[in-house]
Amino acid sequence: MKIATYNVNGVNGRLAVLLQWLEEASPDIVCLQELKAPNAKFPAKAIEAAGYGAIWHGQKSWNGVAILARGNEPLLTRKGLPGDPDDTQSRYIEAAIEGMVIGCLYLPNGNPYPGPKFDYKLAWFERLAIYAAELLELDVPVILAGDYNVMPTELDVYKPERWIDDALFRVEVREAYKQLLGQGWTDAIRALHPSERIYTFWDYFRNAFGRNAGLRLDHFLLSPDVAARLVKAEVDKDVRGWDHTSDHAPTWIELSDKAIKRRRKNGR
DNA sequence: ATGCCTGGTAACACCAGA
Repeated sequence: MKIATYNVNGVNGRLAVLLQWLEEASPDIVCLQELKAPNAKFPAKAIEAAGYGAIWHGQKSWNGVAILARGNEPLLTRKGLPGDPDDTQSRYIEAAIEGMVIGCLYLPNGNPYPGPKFDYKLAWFERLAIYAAELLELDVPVILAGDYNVMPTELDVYKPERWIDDALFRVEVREAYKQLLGQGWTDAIRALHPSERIYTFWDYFRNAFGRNAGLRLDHFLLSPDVAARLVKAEVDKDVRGWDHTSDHAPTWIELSDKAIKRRRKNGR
């Protein structure tokens, strides 16, 4: 089973790119972020014609998340992250698919630092951590995939010293990510590529893609039983080089049907 | 220290992204 996350940066503006990639990569499940479209303008028919069932949580102009499933209808389990009823930004959607809980998230950017946007980012991260801990306690297979807007370590930034005071790399945000992992989640890309420089985003500015001046922002967090099934984790970097493409590249994992290795702790 | 580029919304420019 192949599961992908992709910040499309406008689902209608990039629809041709999205459909081309769906056809070539043929993922079973896709988490999309930055739809930049209200619910009524989600391109459900085109996505259905491509063979995917979908659920979405849109918003005018900004944000927006969706989950697609090939030949399947995602069963909606949640729209919006708990913990703040006044939060109107569409940044979280969740579905049950094939016995798994799939959480699709778009964590706030947080720039400029310092300021209210950075505070909102940290608060959102805290709400995510509280909810993620609840999901782990359910003891069902869970994947939290999406654009986390954080480079977890210096290995995830082309030039770390330039990003020290940026909201994507501030120590508070890296610490929040580290603490989240500490609950028992596995960062899929890093688990299979422990020392490789892997990026999922390249700025439109300054020929960033041509220079490979990238950032690793899109992550898969796997609950222990999903981590035991992880066989591959990659980035479709070539898609970033297409015309009218997103500034993020699709990132994906492949899971085996059954566990392929023991759990690190308390393995059965 | 800043803009670079891009889409969305609106409208002869701004915001937000990262």
